[in-house]
Amino acid sequence: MTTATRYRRTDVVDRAIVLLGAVGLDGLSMRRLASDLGVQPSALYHHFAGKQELLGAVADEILARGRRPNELVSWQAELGLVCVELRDIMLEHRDGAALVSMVRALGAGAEEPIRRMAGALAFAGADAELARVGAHTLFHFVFGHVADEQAHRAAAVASGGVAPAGTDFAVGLGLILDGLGARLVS
Amino acid sequence: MTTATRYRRTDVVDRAIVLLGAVGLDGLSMRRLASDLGVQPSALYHHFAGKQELLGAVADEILARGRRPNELVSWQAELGLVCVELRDIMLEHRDGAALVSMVRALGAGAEEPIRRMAGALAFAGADAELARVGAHTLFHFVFGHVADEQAHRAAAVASGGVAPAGTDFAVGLGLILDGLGARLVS
DNA sequence: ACCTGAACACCGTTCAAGT
DNA sequence: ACCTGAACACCGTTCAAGT
Repeated sequence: MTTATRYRRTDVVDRAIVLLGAVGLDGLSMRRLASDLGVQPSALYHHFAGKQELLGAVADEILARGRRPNELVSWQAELGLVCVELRDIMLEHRDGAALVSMVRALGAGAEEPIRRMAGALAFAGADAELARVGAHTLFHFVFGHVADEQAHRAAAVASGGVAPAGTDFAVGLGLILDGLGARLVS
Repeated sequence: MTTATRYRRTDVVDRAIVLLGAVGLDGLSMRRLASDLGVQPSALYHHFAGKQELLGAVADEILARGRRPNELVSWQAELGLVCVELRDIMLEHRDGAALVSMVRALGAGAEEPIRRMAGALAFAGADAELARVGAHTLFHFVFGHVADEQAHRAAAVASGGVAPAGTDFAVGLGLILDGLGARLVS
């Protein structure tokens, strides 16, 4: 045929993120992405073993883009900052939280933000178990909450209503941080 | 053709739950379910507006089956019991937590267990906001945790390894209950 | 009320072959 | 290394029509 457009793995991931914003998680199919790139569907399988691996790479890239330099303050502020940052990244991407939740439910991905939170907890004096459990608990809270938020927002848009305010996030976050605090002083 | 097998909505949901156990969430398609029932795919659309509504009904039915009578004890024990009960139901159904998470991420369902937890918190003296936020926080923890657990279990089965123990669930649960406790005494 | 039959517009994935 | 072309085995959903 005409020109043989050639891509690398990261090009495909970048384009997938743009496409996600345009058509949502439902519309993000291998065939749609391929035709968006001007390429045959089978070409994608040179870069990824399957759709699951592609979605995992997209989720990890979205999460990595949100990295900000850490200020050295209290561990509560540090952890709170990481969680708020994660929430903000998800809210910036259509179906962002649903994507990450789906990828995790399928068995992989999103290890990096969990490691960051576990690291902050270990630095604050938590033992290995508390650091691990605390990081996972915070992660589940953040992504569960934001997935709900985005779903309700989408439903509100569809029905013409308004979405509730986001103060619940701060309250739930404080709840978990307090529980962690009670264990860190002992 | 031959006999005209006729079903009601609940028959279809029941059969879908059995099929879920046999083929997993990936394999649970409208066409597969229809052929399992000995019926044309289009017949399902008489009972449900679409696949999303069918999955929502399946999730709610699974959650409803786990109801147990409540003992009157402390609110910590009461809430802990509800959460452990929810975890047990999910672990009994293949891809149970992934199903509920997916249904919620798509915007509906699973309201009943959240109402139960909010009710227990209100009974313990929480105001409306704390009851709502606390119930959601517990819900996100339970389903996020169990979704991870089932995914890792499936991965371990596939690779021949062993899954880690389930003590993290109790630790994370205690964390959140402690955070709630700090707000209930004030 | 519940189902059939047939169609429409898609999917994910594989594989031999090309450059 | 990266892509084409063509195929296989499926999807969800709609709609007129039957009983």
